Amino acid sequence: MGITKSEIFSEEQNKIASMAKVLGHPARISILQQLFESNTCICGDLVDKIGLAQPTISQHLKELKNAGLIKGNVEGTSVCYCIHRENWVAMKKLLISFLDHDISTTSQCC
Amino acid sequence: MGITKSEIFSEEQNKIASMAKVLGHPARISILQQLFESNTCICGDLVDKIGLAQPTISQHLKELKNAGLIKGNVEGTSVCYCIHRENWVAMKKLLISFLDHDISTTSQCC
DNA sequence: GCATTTTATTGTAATATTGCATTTAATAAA
DNA sequence: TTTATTAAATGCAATATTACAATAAAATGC
Repeated sequence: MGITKSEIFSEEQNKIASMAKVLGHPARISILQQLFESNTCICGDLVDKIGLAQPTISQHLKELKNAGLIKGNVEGTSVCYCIHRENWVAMKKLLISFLDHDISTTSQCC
Repeated sequence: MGITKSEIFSEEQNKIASMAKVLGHPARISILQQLFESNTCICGDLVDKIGLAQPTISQHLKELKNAGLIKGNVEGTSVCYCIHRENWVAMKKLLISFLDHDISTTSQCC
């Protein structure tokens, strides 16, 4: 029904999935890469650099902010965004701990 | 429009996003964890262990298979699934290379 | 005050996703 | 051959996501 049955999964499983989900769109990957590479924490420049309309970028920024991965700071009429370091590190650890399972010992049936 | 404008992003950005997207559902995280932890490559046992209907699990397995993260092997009437090692390692490297940006040097505006 | 600039919000259309009942297909067991 | 058993495919309803035009909000400059 388009709705996820989160209640039947563990908190960790839901957290991993929700973080991965936020990373599951190229526009958000692109935004994060810009924030990594740019010295100045880009704002509406993102609209120019990425080829999407301003409301669309704004929406993606909101999702990243809701997930806690970025922070926004109002500077005059513009808004400056940057990576939320603590949360980024926490997310990274969570995902890597999942990705880093040792697969050399698991049996292969196929 | 529910449709992603993949053509305006790089191949790498699309690949990272699509891999993250596949991991963006707790049922698929759960399935992968079971495949990691189980010695026997579980099949329909997943339906019992996870509380979702058989067609739903089957659909999630299909997505994981399409993404190349798992392989399926028919054994009699049942199907045995396991991690696709090479692809898993490749996906892991791709995601970690993205996650592992050095954030200590980027300026914080907020 | 008023215009300008920048970003957020709202509303809407199109498409995607999730979940399941039902059906189909394939193999095994009798 | 007939009857389970198991998994995939189909079809559908409900909800979510993506994208943008239009509008509103907030700050600046005049």
